Amino acid sequence: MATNFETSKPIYMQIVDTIFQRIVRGEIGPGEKLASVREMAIHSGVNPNTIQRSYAEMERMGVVETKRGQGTFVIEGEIIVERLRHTMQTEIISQFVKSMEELGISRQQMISRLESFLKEGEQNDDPLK
Amino acid sequence: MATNFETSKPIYMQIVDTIFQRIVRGEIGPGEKLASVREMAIHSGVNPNTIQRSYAEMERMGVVETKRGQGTFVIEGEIIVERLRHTMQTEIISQFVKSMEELGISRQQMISRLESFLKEGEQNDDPLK
Amino acid sequence: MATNFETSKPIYMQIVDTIFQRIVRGEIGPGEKLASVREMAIHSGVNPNTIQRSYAEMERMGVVETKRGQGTFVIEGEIIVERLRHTMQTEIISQFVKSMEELGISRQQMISRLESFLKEGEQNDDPLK
Amino acid sequence: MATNFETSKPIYMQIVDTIFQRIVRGEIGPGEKLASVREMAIHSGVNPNTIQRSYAEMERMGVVETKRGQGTFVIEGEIIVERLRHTMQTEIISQFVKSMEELGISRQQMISRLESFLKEGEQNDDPLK
DNA sequence: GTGGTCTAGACCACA
DNA sequence: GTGGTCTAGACCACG
Repeated sequence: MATNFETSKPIYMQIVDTIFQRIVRGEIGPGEKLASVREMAIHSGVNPNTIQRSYAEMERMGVVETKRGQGTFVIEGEIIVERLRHTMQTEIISQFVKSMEELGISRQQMISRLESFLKEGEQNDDPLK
Repeated sequence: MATNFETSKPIYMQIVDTIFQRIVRGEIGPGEKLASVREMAIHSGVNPNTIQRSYAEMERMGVVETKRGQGTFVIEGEIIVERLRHTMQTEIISQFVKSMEELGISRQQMISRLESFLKEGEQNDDPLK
Repeated sequence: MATNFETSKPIYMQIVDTIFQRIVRGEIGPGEKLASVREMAIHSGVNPNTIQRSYAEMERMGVVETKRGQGTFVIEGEIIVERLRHTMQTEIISQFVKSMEELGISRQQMISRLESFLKEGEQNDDPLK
Repeated sequence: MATNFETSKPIYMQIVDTIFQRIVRGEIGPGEKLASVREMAIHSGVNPNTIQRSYAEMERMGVVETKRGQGTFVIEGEIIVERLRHTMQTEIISQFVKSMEELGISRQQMISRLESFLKEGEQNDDPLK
């Protein structure tokens, strides 16, 4: 179990992010129940109020719904997963492109730099530690 | 003159970023003088304390130096520009790769998704503005 | 038969309502600053966290914006007032109509009953007290 | 300073309201028997204690009476229905007027706004879609 | 001084 | 048990 929170983003949003990632990766399917606020709080080593805030945020975004007295569930329908995936992907990519452009890097260069980075990564992938 | 700050990152760090970008893009060369704190404050529509903090941060990072009574200058030597460019580029790329991996996207897919995104963007690319 | 109980309104939403009323009535104009979280908390006899929640909610609704370190301000532009007025008015009226219908009162009757009520009120309006 | 928040309406009072509505609409006549506490509890999906409290409240208000071993009955006489209708109607109307006044809307405007609202509602009766 | 986040603990209505 | 709200008190980054 890792607790390891970045210091920049609020914890409750980091939790939202990780849950969204799990939905996009298919670890939590549409219609499935999330861990209860209290369970998640213990598991994450975080105050229940913080988890509550994450859940409320996800509900506000229309990704999750709460059934009173029963728990919090991912919205039914595969569409929600596609929507999430697309939204998060686009967010990441456009942020990347914007940042690179601000450094004066052309669009062709972005791709080659990315390819170089990925190739370097392959070499010292696992062998070391 | 118009200043459109994101709400997420601290303003003083956003200012550091934009100045670093200008250095990397060659708009400010090694040895050149930055605008004074007061000028920059007025120009950015931001509190002088905030600019002061940005300058202090850049000095702490070894990118600029303050000469008493003269102002704040980018460190001499082209090496500083290369160092900055490499540092910021690597930071951006590794952040991008990490985020995409968290979505369960393979490294091959990253490149193709990026290419698609750039192609779509070409339509409203440069002709504008 | 539907049971459908309205959840009694949380304090933080009641506070949102009263602030919206003040905006609609013109007591707080576009661009003006709201009382600080702490001031409002003391003034309302409520915990600062609750006020914070009200402010966050209003920002989420796009009625208010926060400038860091400066305070919370009503969005610029008279449009926001018109939008608020229309939204709240419609809410009140439709609630009224719904309640009257639940009593089996026809739409024509609603108007005449309202007129009677207002006429009665005129007689003992101000002279008293 | 005092800030009078509306006491959020308890469920048992909301149940009282719905029963009163049914009496006013003539669905339950004077002298008729109400559902038993247990029936009503199951039917409403509410704790029997809560229903018990609603019945006690209605008895206190002189609208129903309890006959030991027989059940709970609406008081005899058409007058009770008239009394209820008037009380609830006045409550709804004065609440409406109060809310509209809080928005700074004049009494003349209230009527015209209500009429507009009712007219709009007529259109999307059936034809529209 | 400003808003934003977090913890700890409590109570509530609902199932 | 479930989520939702609220209080009390604390710390933070920002201007």
